[in-house]
Amino acid sequence: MLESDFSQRGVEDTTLGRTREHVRQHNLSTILTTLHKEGSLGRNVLTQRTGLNRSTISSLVAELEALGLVEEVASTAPQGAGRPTLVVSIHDSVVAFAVAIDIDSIVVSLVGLSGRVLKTVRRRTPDAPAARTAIVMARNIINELRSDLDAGTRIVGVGVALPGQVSVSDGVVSEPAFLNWKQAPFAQRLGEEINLPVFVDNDARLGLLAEHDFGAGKPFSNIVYLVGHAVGIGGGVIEGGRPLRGTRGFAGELGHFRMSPPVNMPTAGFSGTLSTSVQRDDLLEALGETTIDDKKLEKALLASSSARVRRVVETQIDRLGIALAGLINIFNPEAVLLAGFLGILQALDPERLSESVKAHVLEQSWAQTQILRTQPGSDLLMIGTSELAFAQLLRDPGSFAFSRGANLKAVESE
Amino acid sequence: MLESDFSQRGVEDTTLGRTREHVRQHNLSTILTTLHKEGSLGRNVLTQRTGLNRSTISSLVAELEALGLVEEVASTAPQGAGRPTLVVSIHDSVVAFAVAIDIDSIVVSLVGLSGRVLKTVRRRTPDAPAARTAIVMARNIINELRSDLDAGTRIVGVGVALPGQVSVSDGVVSEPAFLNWKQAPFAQRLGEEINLPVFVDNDARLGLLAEHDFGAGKPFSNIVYLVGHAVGIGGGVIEGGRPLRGTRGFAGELGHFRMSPPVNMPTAGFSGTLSTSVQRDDLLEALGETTIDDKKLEKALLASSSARVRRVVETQIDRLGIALAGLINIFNPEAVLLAGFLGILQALDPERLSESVKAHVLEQSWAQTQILRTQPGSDLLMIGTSELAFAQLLRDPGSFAFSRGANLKAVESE
DNA sequence: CCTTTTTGTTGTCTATGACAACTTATATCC
DNA sequence: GGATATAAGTTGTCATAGACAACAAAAAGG
Repeated sequence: MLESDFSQRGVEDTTLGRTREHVRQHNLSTILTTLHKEGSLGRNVLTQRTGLNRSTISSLVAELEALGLVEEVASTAPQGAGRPTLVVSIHDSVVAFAVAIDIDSIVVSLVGLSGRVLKTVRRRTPDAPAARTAIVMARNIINELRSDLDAGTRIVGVGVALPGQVSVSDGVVSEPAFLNWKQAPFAQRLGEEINLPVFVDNDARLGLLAEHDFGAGKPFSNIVYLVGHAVGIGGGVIEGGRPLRGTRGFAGELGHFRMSPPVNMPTAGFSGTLSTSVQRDDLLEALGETTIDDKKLEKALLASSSARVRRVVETQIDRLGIALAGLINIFNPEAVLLAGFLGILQALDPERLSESVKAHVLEQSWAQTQILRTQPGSDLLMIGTSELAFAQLLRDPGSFAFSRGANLKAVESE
Repeated sequence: MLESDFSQRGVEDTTLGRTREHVRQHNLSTILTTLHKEGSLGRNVLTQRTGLNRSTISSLVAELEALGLVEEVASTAPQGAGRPTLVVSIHDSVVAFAVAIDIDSIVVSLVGLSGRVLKTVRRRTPDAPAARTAIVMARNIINELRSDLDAGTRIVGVGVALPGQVSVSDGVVSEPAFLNWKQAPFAQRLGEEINLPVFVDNDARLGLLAEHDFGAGKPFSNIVYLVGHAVGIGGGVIEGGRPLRGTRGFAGELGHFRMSPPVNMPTAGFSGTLSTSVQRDDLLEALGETTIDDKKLEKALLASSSARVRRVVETQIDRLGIALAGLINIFNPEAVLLAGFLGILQALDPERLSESVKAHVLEQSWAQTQILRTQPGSDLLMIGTSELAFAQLLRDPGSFAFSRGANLKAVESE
């Protein structure tokens, strides 16, 4: 099953006329989405938030309850005088699978509609997996998790986070940065294997999506996001509350942001793109390490007193600042979010990064921009990936067709 | 009168609940906007376009007619068998003023709700005008035009296009590229003078908006736009059908796009940006000219057989290509629109420009991108500017309060 | 235990788009 | 030129979703 209706949040065909049913759909969607993003809320909060009448909320919540999407429980914490409000919570009997494929591992999470990660399976791969290998491994893990599910559990689908360029319209992986796949119709193949709707997107965009909905980016609607991987740098942009996509979904690949002219122009210093100018491996090399994770890398950098390490760090911070300045000039964001080893760089010397940006940015564009680091080591990428699969349900809760949890066609046929 | 509710097309607070009246508002808005963008349409076309029932269209059109916004006329051209359809047209008794302030002139147009430019007054200024001068001149021209209006004419407001950074939230001009104004509260001042709502925005963004709605950009919803001025290069981006704005409205200033690494020497202005790398003056210099308009410049470039001119043109095309490649990597647009002298460069040698882009772009991002030139010498900037003032009316036709055409408070007090 | 306060429920009302039957107006065919 | 076919506008009825108001319920506080 390949789904072509991807998570185009906020993209509505405004030329269309709206009917009464659209109102209902919109309001159901609003309530479910609000609960999804903010957790359990009292009915009173929902009335305030939506501006709808109490009776309307009552009717809408009842409908969502009938759909088996939410449940109402008596509030535990007392809230002062008056009749206590009922708290509306999202059922985690509705789930999605999130698959993240990385250079050395495949991770599959089971994520509930509440946005909680219920289970995670990480399986290492000997090398960067070929497309076929990745599909088979993902299928196997999903089927294992699937067979453990309660009978009543309903699955909305599978979201997949891939590094590199992913064509969102047809789920074809065009140029995966680390995996060396070429035009792999990943979504379709995996969909056929597991008989579930599969949605594919760029991992950086999904990470950003999760940061925007649940993480450090929550307060902002204009964000520039950069994530430093073991190899390469991914990026994404939120503009006006919506992710930048471009025609085929290739927009916002900020790792390719050019920092020096490719040819024929006077270079002064370094050359290449952000990905080639700021590399995690250079930090490892300066430290004399080969392979360590971000947590250890940060510790090592903090502990090190080597002049060489300091020089490398400073160079990278300066370069990062120049790139950020260019991006801030273009996007005028409220916040810049740095993840992965770029977050470490920022944490090591926020002042220096700030100064480097300041030296190369348009004053006005920069005036209200904050540079923030994301919370390291969180589940947010998996949550963002599951959002891909939840999107349709959240957009139109009334008419969504689930896949059955127990019906393990793929397992049976193995 | 300063208006803080600017043209945030497509930005809806989706967390809000919708009621029945919103449906009506949406549908009225849809019909009026469709007519505004596409001109007179038959009622049958409206039904197809909106998907609404004939009877509903009837009711909606009747309401718009009662509001004095549209009129129905019998179709002139016969359309085959069957009862002829009534054509719905927009009244041009609803108007806006569009003001464009340039380095050597101030232009004010009277634009009808149909999107037609009804009158234009261009007044040269001895030098780049100071903010006060510009306000006084704009006020005077507006008042002249205003006193000529029919009694029944209703004015929605004034849109102003300014070069450089404009803070859309409060109408303060932060860093006007050519005018050397500093933090001028332009919108407020002009609003006080003429007692009309005033909306200010960056001229490049408004040019792009018009290209998107009425010009070469109509078929696309992801556009990168660059306009070459006499001095400097402006830019804008349409992403997912909406203009890029950023936090304060400074996003999309692509003229500052960096093409070579910043030298640590503090030069006056930025070195190595698109604006400084591709300059109209260099073309003039090579031609041995001093001041000519774009039309003559194009002729002269086409006629010239000088090797020096060719070299300059080729260099500029190559550099433009590099910049475009960088922007295409970031935005993955459907189309790149080039206006002003950049359009001339493209027309001179589309192949070369294409090759230059191709050499530096990510293959996948570029695969479906077209490079187009805008129609030179059109009224589109003024139309785009008027859109600023029309936006509110188009968004909620039912509850819009007009300013009276005849009530010339400002004129009387002179 | 009664009052106060807040919240949920129920029944009625209104507005809006859908639908279907009817009317109108033109083109075409004989 | 009149009958017929075709397309489009009009009108009245219907269904539905949210607003509103009155009422009931469930605590907290005296």
